[in-house]
Amino acid sequence: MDQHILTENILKQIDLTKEEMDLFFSFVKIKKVKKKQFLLLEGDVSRYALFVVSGCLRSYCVDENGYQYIQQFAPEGWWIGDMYSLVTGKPGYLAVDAVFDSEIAMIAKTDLNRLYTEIPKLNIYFRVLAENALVYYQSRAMENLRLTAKERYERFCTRYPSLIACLPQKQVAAYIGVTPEFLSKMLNQ
Amino acid sequence: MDQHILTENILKQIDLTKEEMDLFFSFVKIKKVKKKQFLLLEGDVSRYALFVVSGCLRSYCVDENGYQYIQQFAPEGWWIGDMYSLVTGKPGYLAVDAVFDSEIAMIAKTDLNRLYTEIPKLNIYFRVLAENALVYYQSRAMENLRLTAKERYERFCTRYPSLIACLPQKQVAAYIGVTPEFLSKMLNQ
DNA sequence: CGTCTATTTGAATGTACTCAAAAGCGGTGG
DNA sequence: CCACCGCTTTTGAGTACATTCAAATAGACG
Repeated sequence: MDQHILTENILKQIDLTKEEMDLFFSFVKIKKVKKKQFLLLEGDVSRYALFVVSGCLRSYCVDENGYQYIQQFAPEGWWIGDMYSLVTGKPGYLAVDAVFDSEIAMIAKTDLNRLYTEIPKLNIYFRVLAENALVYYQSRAMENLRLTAKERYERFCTRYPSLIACLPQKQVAAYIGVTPEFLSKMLNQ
Repeated sequence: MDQHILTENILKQIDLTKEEMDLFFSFVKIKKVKKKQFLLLEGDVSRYALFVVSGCLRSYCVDENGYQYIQQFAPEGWWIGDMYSLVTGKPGYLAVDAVFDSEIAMIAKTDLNRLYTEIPKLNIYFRVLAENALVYYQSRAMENLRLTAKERYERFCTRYPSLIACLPQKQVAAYIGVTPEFLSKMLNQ
């Protein structure tokens, strides 16, 4: 149960005392999942925020033709979840599963709400996380309009150099929003 | 200088005492801008968060061919700015200008940072704002990949019924990411 | 009234998708 | 260890959605 990667991540933004950190971790559950195992199903209410200790998760939605659109890959050190469902308490549109065997730290939304009052500094931590994520998705929303498939592929490669090496092409296609057939053609000129 | 719309907006998320509210507003500057007047230029460092008291602002970027891509319309009651530049302190890629004559409440990033320590509850307010915005841009990033131009147009109409009535078509095109010519053809079947 | 910008329309083009089929590859069980 | 099954990748032909470029028309504003 090595939690230091999450500890580190928190301490990068805020200072917590030993007691506060212990309190926080008393609500954190560790879970190991195998490749392809689900942590959230489409249509379910999301009750947990998920932090990847090792391995990699992904969140994605599926359209009426069965095509997957991957919203996020979460390698080691990233948070992931269905923010819409987590914020609103309504059933979400995303599924979350494991890309590889992974170890996850999870914290329940209800516990987190309690922790916000006991450790107000956590508001800073999650505010900064949300702001950084916001910057990323704002630019991705624009890029998905103005860049060609090839340019989106190149950005993916520079942004996730370690992922590009070990992901099946199909999943890269689902992230940049093209069909697997088209990505294949593109890569062979 | 009617600030009650911002007061209301804040009180929807957190309780502030009269003193805290006064302190907050002591750092708020009010500014009136004419249609087309700029509040931020592409390449500048963004030093202010902007709240629209009346009227409407927009943020957008421009590609190498001169095409505009509008990231956000901010009618009355919305915050707007270049989050990337605001967070990182680096020169941004967005311009912000007024769609109509508008009245803006602005707060400097440096003042806001000071306020975070004096009124920690503000972290909750801006955390919640960032989370809600994140939910929106995450879904927009996905929609920009999986929806056709027509579907994106329809979403725009349902999301901004009041804007669709008074915006030039060209700006709607720049928001949904199509050429003005194509939007025109689409609307005339 | 004249100028500048927005909208419309048309023809030609390009980017990416659909459908279909074949080839490659990895894991699993016999 | 090999054969088979299922999934991923490749390839091709035809198609659809959206762009580019050009030119004409309409509207807004001083």
